[in-house]
Amino acid sequence: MTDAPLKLFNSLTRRHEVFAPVHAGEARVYTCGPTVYNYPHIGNMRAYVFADVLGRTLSWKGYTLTHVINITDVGHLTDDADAGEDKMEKMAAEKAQSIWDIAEHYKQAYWADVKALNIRQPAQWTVATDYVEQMITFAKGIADKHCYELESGLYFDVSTVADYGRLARAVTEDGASGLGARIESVEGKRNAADFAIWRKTPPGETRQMEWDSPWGRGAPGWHLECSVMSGEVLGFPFDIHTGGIDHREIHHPNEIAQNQAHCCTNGLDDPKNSGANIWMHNNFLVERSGKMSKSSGEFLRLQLLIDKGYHPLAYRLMCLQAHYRSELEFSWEGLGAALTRLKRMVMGMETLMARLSGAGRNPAALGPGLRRGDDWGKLQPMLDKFDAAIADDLNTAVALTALDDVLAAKKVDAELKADLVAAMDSVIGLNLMGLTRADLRIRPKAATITEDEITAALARRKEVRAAKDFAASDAIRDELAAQGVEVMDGDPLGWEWKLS
RNA sequence: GGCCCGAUGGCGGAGUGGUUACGUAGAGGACUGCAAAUCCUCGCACGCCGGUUCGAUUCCGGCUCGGGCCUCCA
Repeated sequence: MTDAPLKLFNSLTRRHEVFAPVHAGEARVYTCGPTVYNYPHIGNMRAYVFADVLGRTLSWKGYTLTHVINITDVGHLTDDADAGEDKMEKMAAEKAQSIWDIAEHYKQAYWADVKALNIRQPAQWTVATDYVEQMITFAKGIADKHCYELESGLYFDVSTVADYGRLARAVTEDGASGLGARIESVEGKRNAADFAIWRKTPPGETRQMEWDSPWGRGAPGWHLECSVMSGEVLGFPFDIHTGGIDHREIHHPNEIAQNQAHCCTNGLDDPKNSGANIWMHNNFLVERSGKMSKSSGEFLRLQLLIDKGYHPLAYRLMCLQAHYRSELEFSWEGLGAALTRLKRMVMGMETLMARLSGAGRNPAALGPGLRRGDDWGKLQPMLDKFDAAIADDLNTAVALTALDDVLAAKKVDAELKADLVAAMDSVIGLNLMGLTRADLRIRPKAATITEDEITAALARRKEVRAAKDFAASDAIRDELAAQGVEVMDGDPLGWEWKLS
């Protein structure tokens, strides 16, 4: 029934693997989080929707989940050659604020998006600046065998670990790693792909964020942060490491190299140990113009979608209609399609809940616990379909059709239906038990008319309609339409914002 | 230059060696004073050329086109 084995695509092996936890009954997951130097765009958020569905699926499958998402507040370099200006420092300078204020502001903005998208809170948010001591300890542990010091900092020698870059599949014809081939080489680097473990503050400069270390005053390298935080909180090896597909090429190979060095140095594990058994990567949200980019200045924020009148969960649904490993094309038309679908789903659920209340049942008492009854025979195939889909590398697109099947099922006990929808939604996360269609009616920022004015206009229209003065009635309706309000007489909701 | 993906109806997007999900848009019907909303019904697609096969959208090869990565990036 809900016993389809959970298969996940492992980027490391490029195959589907049946999930086998390191610790029986548990699932430990680490997700590469944002660098909080700017607002997240909706493409960024796709990664967390994906990680959220993964976590919800592990819970659905009965595993006790420990999910960690990191917040990188140290910042990274802004340009090539490992020697540029720090992103966070740069933004602080532009906004004339303390770098710590910047980090806090954008962290809160990110968390607001997380909440709006109904992404569950992880067991822990790890903040990079809280782990600098541990990073230094980690670096000390691998420094002798795997690192070397240059003017600009401590570097990791990628030739000291086995199979460097295997995650990226970037080996060139002559057998060498193709990674880093285009990096403008830092003087003294042994391999093109060598990367900074510790970045020294250039002589004569002072950064707002810097710490003392055996390699001078400076800041930890980005890759180091994730190795340390994941290992520190979840322990090596843990089950699943997730991130955007871009990380598959550089960040995660480097993390793996550090993890191997760390585990080997401490004699804890095999040199092949990657830190995590399964590495999963979500593909990008793209626009016709290509990948969403922050550097181009203007980018799509979740708040922009809301300002235009789209409920944020419509974006979540849009993401879930596609597979996480496929590129997803963003368009306003597509978002509108998702919003319409969400409205219909919510309405179906609202109708169902109303029926339960009418029968003297308490909808609030309904949980994910499934019941059995005479109608179960009709619903069970839908549950089977749902479970098989979600267990098949998180095929949310097909799982959603099973959810739709349940909502559309005829002549089936309402309570049973509601329970099943709730159970499925515990994975899908559209908050179908709580949302109403009125919640989805978000006032576009550009709207000039107020809700009170709409109410007044509708009341006037009701009067003239009662008097069968349809000319006056239609005039009011046209006026409202001109202001983006669509009147719906035969619908309990009454009216809706018409999104262009 | 190197590495790697993708090409499915108007749009988005699953999946499959043989009847091509689903959503949305569109068409028809019910309902409505007329609409809208809702409900019912219905069209509409597997880039090109070869190969394997009884049979390919699905497997293999080539081609064309598009995209990503090799620099921070979800």
